[in-house]
Amino acid sequence: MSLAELLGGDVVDVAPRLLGLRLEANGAAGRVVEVEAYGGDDDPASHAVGGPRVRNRSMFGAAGTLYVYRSYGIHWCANVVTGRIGEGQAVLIRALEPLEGLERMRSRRPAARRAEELCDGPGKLCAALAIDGTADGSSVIDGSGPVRLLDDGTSPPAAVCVGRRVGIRRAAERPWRWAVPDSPFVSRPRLSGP
DNA sequence: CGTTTGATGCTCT
DNA sequence: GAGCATCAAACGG
Repeated sequence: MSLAELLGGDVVDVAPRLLGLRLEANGAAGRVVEVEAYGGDDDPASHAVGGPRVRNRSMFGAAGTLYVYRSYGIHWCANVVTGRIGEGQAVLIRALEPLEGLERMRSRRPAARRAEELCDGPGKLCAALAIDGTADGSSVIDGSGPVRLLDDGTSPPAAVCVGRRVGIRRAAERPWRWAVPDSPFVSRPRLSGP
């Protein structure tokens, strides 16, 4: 199954299957170890609530579109759109295991003291990979944009941890956060168990 | 270790 | 004017 086909599915099914994929941007790369689903099943926590607007319009684009938004006025967060055009679904990439361009990441993230801290959060990984609002709306699957999502042949994680999404108030009980078990590169609070 | 708090910009009320 | 899909520095134990 191609990546484009996979991303066309429902966000809650797709999100955990993005674990293990490779994300590249601006001379650095990492393995996806933590994700969250937004916009599935009338999700009240999603930015897609209320339909397309100026900020969230790329969330309603085709599967594989990148949705980048500013968080708390300071950070950037990156999502990969799933489902059908107009549905408003996306997977928030929350953490990466750094693979390449470690020195570049370190210079972009001076506060990180250890490799485990370079990409262990949605704002942190965007800083480490230099992903900002200029990448919003580009494709991560057709090679035309600065950010690329690839299956590099690494076998997917044998198991996956599930838990509640981070930092939201509405629909906080939905178990729509997934992570690679025991990965030291996952953000806090850590997930454990199935 | 843990918890708390200020920064900062944009959208919506 | 409130509320964020966050982060890091500044504390206290």
